[in-house]
Amino acid sequence: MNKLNPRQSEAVKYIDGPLLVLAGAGSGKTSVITQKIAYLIDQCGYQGRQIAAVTFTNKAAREMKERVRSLVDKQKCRGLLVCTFHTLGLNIIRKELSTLGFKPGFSIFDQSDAHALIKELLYKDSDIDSDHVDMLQNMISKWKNELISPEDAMAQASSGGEQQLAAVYERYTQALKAYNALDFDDLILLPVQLFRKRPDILERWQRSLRYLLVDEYQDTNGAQYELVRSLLGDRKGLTVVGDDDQSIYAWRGARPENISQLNKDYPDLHVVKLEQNYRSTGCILKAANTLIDNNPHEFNKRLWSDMGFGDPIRVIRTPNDEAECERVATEILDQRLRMGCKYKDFAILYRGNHQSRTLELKLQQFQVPYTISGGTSFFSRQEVKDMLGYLRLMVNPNDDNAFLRIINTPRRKIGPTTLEKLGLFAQSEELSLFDACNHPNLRHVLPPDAHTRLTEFHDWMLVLLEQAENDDPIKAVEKMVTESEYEGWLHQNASSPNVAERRMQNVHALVGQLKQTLEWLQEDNEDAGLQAVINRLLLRDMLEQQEEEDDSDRVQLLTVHASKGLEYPHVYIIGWEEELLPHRSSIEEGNVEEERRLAYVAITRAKRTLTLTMAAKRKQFGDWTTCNPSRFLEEMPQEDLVKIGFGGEADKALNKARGRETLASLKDLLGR
DNA sequence: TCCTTTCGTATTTTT
DNA sequence: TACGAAAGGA
Repeated sequence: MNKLNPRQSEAVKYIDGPLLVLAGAGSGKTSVITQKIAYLIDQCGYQGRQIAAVTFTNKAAREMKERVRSLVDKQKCRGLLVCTFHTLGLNIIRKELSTLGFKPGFSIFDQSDAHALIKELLYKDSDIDSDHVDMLQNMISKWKNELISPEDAMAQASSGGEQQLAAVYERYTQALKAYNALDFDDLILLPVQLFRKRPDILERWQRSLRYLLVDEYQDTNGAQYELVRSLLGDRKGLTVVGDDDQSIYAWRGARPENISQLNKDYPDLHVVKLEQNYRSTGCILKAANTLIDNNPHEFNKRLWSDMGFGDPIRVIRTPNDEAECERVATEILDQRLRMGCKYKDFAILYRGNHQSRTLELKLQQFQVPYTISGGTSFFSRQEVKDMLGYLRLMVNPNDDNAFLRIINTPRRKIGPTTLEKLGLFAQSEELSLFDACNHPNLRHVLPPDAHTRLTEFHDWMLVLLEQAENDDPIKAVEKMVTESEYEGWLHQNASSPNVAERRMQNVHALVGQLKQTLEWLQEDNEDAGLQAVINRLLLRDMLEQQEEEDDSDRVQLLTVHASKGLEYPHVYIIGWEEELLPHRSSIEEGNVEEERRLAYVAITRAKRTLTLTMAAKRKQFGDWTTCNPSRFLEEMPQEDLVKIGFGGEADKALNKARGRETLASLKDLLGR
């Protein structure tokens, strides 16, 4: 506690009412949350089980849990909930399952599952163009995030087209229910709906949770806001931490105005600002402050640090995008030697994923080791999805989606015709596809060999299912992997043995994760059935992929969005151009403010040096386009920018210096 | 069932 | 331009 500055400790000790902590970038907000949990337990007589701290990412939750553990006696932590919004929702749903009308084994659909489902719904009776799946999926998600039911959506629809969209939403909801499945948004939505309908249940939860802490509050959406509000009731036990300047997910339904909404909802709200930054040099903070001042603000914040002013910010312009990436690569090589630091001290940030391609090319060319985060995640890999399909079916035989995914993977000679007949039969008998396989009348609608294949599959799965429930679930999973002969199928199908090898490793990694998570949950004395573990995995709650065995001294490549919450000694941000950093579509939508926040987040990742680059020309969709410098460059303090490649003073000085250098080396040569 | 060709589309993606 | 998805052909 004595390590905290006065503002921080005020935030920790204030418990007389709802508290909003406006925590600027790098101001030690995680410390505040973890210390506050410790304070509540050690000094205020709260029990661990009465406190919930909610974050957005599993990573943040894990880090927080870790730090609380180092602060508070293990016994006292018991029942302490430090988790993501979605895990909190899942916990509530699990305990109120029967009231919600779900059967015990339910599945969680991820985005691609939901996507496939919507696509199918459109395909079946498509008045709507099927390439609008993405748009519709977005829409459904937004509806759910704003607590708009299918009926509401229907009522709000002002045109025939909108009515059709609402109708799909309706059918999507029904389909999920039929599969006994939930999507990510449901994990928040259903608890909220339940609490609205059943005050008695809400009261029970309110009694058990007495203090709530919410991280990254600017990223909450309508449903999450409502969940927090209803859990809190009219009590005082709330601390939220957020930074309106770091709201960069509005396009995904986040409502940064939830921060100012707090003032209205809780008149006795107390506000604490954390403005001391422990990360960056004064120069970097000045630039960040000046830039973000161009946005309107409800709460004014001014970051400062006592780490010295530091180096000026360099802005480099190159003739084209290739040269830009090349320059970054060589700059890093140079800077690394001159400053004697490691590759991993560098990060290169960019607005769009596509920008990483040229970058990778150049880094390879100059032999700069790098890692790129983002791209296809572990969970979107085919083999992982397949395995999760099996696992989902093991805990929820009603999950038709999972059934369809894996019924013919590996090949079991069960094709579309068979499945169609099975589907019709299942529909008429009101059974899941899996249960339909076992129905005595099924053989009347199918040719004998198709029928045998289905029953064989069904019986095999049933054995596994029972073993998972009554015996050792891990053993059942391992048995499933070997008996499905998935590995053989991978080798048969893969373009090269290496690919198959790698995929199989992912399968083993998944099973390993399963094991680990199971042990973890058992340690924490939580419900440790296969179902619980798989749900965790479906919520992406697993340890990072093993940290690349080699010490991984590599330059980090990532999008600005992905960089939020991270920090690096030396940061390069590429593509400071109009239409790219304020992105074109954002300009068109008139939402430059969020882009400015994006730039703000990017800048505040840097601890010591910051380099911004842009290209004068860029090869785009086949032909060259001329690029103008980003307006954000002009919005920063010009006196702290060293502009290179703009034909200005700095260039002349540089040329002069370069001239002197060549002259000196010439003399040196001649002298010899 | 797999491979080829063609077509359309290019912002960000915590769970 | 370059990639992924979808459709068409062997």
